[in-house]
Amino acid sequence: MSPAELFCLDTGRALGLALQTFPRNVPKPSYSLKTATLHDVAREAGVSVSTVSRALNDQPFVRPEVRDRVLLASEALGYRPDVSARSMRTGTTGAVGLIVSDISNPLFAAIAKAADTALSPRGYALMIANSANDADHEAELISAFRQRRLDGLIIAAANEGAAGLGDRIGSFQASVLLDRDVPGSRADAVLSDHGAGLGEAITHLTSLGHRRIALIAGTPSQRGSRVRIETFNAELDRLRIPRDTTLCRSGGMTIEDGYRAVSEILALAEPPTAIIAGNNQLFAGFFGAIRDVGLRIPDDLSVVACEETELTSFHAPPLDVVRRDMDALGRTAAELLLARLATPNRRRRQVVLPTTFEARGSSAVPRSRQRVTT
Amino acid sequence: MSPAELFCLDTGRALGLALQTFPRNVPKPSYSLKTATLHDVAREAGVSVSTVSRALNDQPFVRPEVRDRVLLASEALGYRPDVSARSMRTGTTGAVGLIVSDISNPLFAAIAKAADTALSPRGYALMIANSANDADHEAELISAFRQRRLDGLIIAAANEGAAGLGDRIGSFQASVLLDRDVPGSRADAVLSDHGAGLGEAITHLTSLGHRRIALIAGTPSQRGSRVRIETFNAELDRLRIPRDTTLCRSGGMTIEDGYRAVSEILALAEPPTAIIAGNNQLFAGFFGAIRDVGLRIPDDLSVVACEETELTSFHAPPLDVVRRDMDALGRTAAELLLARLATPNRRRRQVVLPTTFEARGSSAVPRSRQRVTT
DNA sequence: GTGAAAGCGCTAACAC
DNA sequence: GTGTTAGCGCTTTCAC
Repeated sequence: MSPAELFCLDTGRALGLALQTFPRNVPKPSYSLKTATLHDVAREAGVSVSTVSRALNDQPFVRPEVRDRVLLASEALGYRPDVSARSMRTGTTGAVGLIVSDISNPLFAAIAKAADTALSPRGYALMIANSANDADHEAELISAFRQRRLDGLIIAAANEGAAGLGDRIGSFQASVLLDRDVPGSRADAVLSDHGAGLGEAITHLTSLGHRRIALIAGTPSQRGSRVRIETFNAELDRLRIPRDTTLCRSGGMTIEDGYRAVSEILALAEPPTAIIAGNNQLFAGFFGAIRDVGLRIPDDLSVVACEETELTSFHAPPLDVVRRDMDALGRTAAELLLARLATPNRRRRQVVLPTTFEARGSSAVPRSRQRVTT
Repeated sequence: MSPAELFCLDTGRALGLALQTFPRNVPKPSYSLKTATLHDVAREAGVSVSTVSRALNDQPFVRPEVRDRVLLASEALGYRPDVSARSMRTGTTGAVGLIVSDISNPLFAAIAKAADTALSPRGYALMIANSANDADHEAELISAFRQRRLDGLIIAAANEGAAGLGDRIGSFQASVLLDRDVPGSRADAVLSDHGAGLGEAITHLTSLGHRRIALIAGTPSQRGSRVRIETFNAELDRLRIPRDTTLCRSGGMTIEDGYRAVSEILALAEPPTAIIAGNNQLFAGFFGAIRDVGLRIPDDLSVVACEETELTSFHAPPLDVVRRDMDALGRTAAELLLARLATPNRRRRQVVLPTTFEARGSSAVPRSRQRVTT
């Protein structure tokens, strides 16, 4: 065992015990990986390094003839500028961070794809991290990204109200909030107009005769859930439907949370005739729960899902959904970021993207109502 | 317009026309983002920078008392080492690249998540890029990752036979092939044993009486598709079922490719009684196609999907699938990578992960057979 | 044990 | 227009 390892154990800071922001005790890379440097190109072209730098960076004041010679030499040597070295000089890394709760959630994966599609042709690379909706862990991730001097951050923050979040987000040259509203933050944001689609959904359900509608919302510390809860209550008030707090659930965002909430609600003395699932995870939980109980859609229970997924679109019948364009969300986030990087002092922008409700057969006239009308 | 921009247009190399490997003409970051440096910590602790470096990197030969003072000072100043600077010295970035065709494909998203889960606690960050299954674009992406001096590469290469691919992959300190077999490459690999699950599936179908089974495979330039085609043919031979080349389709990997292939196959004079979809994208295409034609599963057509997704597991009836653990795939890839980084000269490893067939109700005795037996 | 100093590869003053 | 040079922040000899 090497002295370094010994020491590591001595101080009790074994690898893997805590989040590392940079790997340690890793062998240096072999020298076979070396590539040509600016110096090499300069020698090859018979000019100085600064001329090479200027020529390669499309700066003025280089004779076209010299430029061509440099380009040729660079080509011949397969020169690729070292990003680390450049970063150290310019303070710019050409990398953008993306923090979401879970990249394997197809919604976030779609956003990541769209953002990358917009960023990649502009020379930016995407660094992705998963917060697991844990605000503390997220803070570490942001810090690690800061340490990597990432040019920008796109983040669907776990907890909008986390202490110091605004500052952490603001510590980047550019940052974009993904459907989040962080008090005190001056960051650009892409927001979804959750209220619009959800309002339509509630109108649809009530027009079918539903009076007991449940909402399975996620954590109110994220804008989507919060807006849904607010809209839900406001719409019920507007429609003069008495609120039943047991029918409006908020809490976690996981499949398990959805399963539990739905199970509890279905066990009520007077269960709802329609359920709105606040996101795709909660919907998956809902789906598992009603399957276990043996309820059919829409015969036994009407349902509206927020977020379109394979599940909602391919279900038979296809499910009523409040949908939004995740692709547009990711693309817009990337565009806001690029615009901010290009013009650091431009005024703050918050882009609101629409949501729409689509009725496709997963909600029907409730049983109770059928009896009354028959 | 600035001179730089003018020049850029002059040379016809406008931004966005070609893949950039690094952004240009971007304003330097504001100085408000500055953080404490090693020097600052040294001054605060009243020692030299080298001592600080040693103390912070858990190196021996630092008096415990001094070490504590350094740690305290570092803490007080909120010191975070600059990754770029460190990279320049060590040649190590603590970042790993992941190249897949499309991160929004839930299979790849799951792999990315699993890899990140394994890498992140070790201090490695994940950089993700999408190749769109375009080998040329992929080559550019690899090159861009090289330029960023990423420590390692995990790649589901678009075309196993692409010229120079092995060298490109080998240009990293560590690289892992994701279910790919690149001739001439000495890279570690995680492979799935596609043949096992598919063999079971074919046995299952034939035991039900199917004789005309179709396989919608993807591109033979990727191991998964290739092995499926080989297994398919071998199994039919073994079972003494005459091969019909029109029933074994290979080509693209997209939903559209799946749709087209299935549509063509169903239009045959003697269509198959069972179809095996080679991956989740092809399955989605299959699904759209049979929906448009109005066929029901399994009454009109038996189906086996390769890869488990929301669609296959929540379908009614749940679909027969050849499944594999994408989580294990991503995790294993990350572990192979870490092991290689830790021990550059360790012998090459190729880990084969199992696939299993699960019959769940989407295949039944074919119509023709029913008539015969009745 | 600790400090001084040399670079890693690059960009940007600053001279010429 | 082009070359020289001073660092960016860090790790690592090499003295002491």
